[in-house]
Amino acid sequence: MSSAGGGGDPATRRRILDAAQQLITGRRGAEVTLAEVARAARVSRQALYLHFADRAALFLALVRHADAQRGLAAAIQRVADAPTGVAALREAVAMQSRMNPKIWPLARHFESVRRRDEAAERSWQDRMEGRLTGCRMGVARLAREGTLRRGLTPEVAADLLWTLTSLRTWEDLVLERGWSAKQYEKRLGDVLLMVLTNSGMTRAR
Amino acid sequence: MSSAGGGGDPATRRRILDAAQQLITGRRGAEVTLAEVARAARVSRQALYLHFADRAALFLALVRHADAQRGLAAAIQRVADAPTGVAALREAVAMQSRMNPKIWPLARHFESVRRRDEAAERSWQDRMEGRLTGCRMGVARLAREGTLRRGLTPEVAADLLWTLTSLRTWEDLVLERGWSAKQYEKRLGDVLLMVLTNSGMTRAR
DNA sequence: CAATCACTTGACACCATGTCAAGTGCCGGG
DNA sequence: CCCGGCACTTGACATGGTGTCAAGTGATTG
Repeated sequence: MSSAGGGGDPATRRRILDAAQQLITGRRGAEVTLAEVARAARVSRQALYLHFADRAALFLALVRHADAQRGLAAAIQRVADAPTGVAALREAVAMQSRMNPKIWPLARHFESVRRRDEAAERSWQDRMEGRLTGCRMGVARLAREGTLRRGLTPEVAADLLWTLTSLRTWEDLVLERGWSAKQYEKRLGDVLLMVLTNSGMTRAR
Repeated sequence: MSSAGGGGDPATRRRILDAAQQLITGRRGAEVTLAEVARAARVSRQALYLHFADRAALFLALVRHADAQRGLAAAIQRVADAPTGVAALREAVAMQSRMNPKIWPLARHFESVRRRDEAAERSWQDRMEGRLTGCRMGVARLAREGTLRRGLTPEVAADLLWTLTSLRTWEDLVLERGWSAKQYEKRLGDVLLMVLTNSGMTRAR
């Protein structure tokens, strides 16, 4: 029951999302209770339920909010606008490097929810499908330009690209292994070229 | 307070761990409550606290239990015994392919706990350090045998090997993208050779 | 002026974790 | 034989987070 989550003042809604984002970001993925979110947004705990059906819905909205705020669409456009497929690869890695630090805490939180919540799981799958589609387009472009490595089917190449540029890989290398953003961009870009293209290492940068 | 977790009959302890493992495995990483574990082990909920200090301690013991049961040490030995560094890479990938399906549900569960629990976090770091050490040894072997790719420092190579053979990468490719065990072994093995060694398989151009 | 909207206050039920106290049944040593 | 201790059970309870409900308040608007 209860309002599905449509009601409430949009400004308050944004205030809640901003507060939640800042709160979560400030804690590197640790737990955040709804009471804390409410307090941070200077709103009663019950007000959250005027805007979001439940906890999962709030964090779901949060991811979209962050995406929009960070200009995800524009960044993707920039990748698509790269002069060549190979340049697009480099640009895609750079995009991950820029966006992931902000998205990561939210995603972390999301992970713990998606097993319990149907809507969260679906939204997660959507996001994954979206990135995978982008990867397929990138691979198709390489194929069109004749730079896709021989013996690599587009489907496998897309899967590899998808995995190698995933948030998790970024997390492993940057957060766990301490690579700097620059190192991540350079080294992972090199790996991508080696794995996906037959041009090998074009002495870039 | 309370018993630190040493007390109780070892047989019962094993029964609890087995029940918990089966329960978790049967649900692809979804939630499991302690009451359910107790019921599955045909033991009172309170009995769990005779054997484990708390929830985190139980799941921690569970990972070790599964490792021992699956013969992790033996599998690692087999990798070390491979005739060449390149063969060791292939063997390591095969090991992941065999072990990960069993370990994954537990690891998944662990992930959700380690942010809240100091002991769990430490144990997790231990595990990671262990795997990283193994990767460093593998890379050192490649270097000794002169097959480590030129322009790749051992440290970076170890990080890449560590990430590419991680449970998460396996999860992405096998569970999410639907690669079969055979495909995972072949394709990821190929990628490893391409990225880490200069022998490469397809120097095609 | 009345109605409505957005939000607050202060309950409440539910459920999982973790604790406590008082048992029960069994087994070995005196 | 019986006593003490061990492993475990039963049933209660505190705590803390989520989600719900009902009765407000205060500002805006028709």
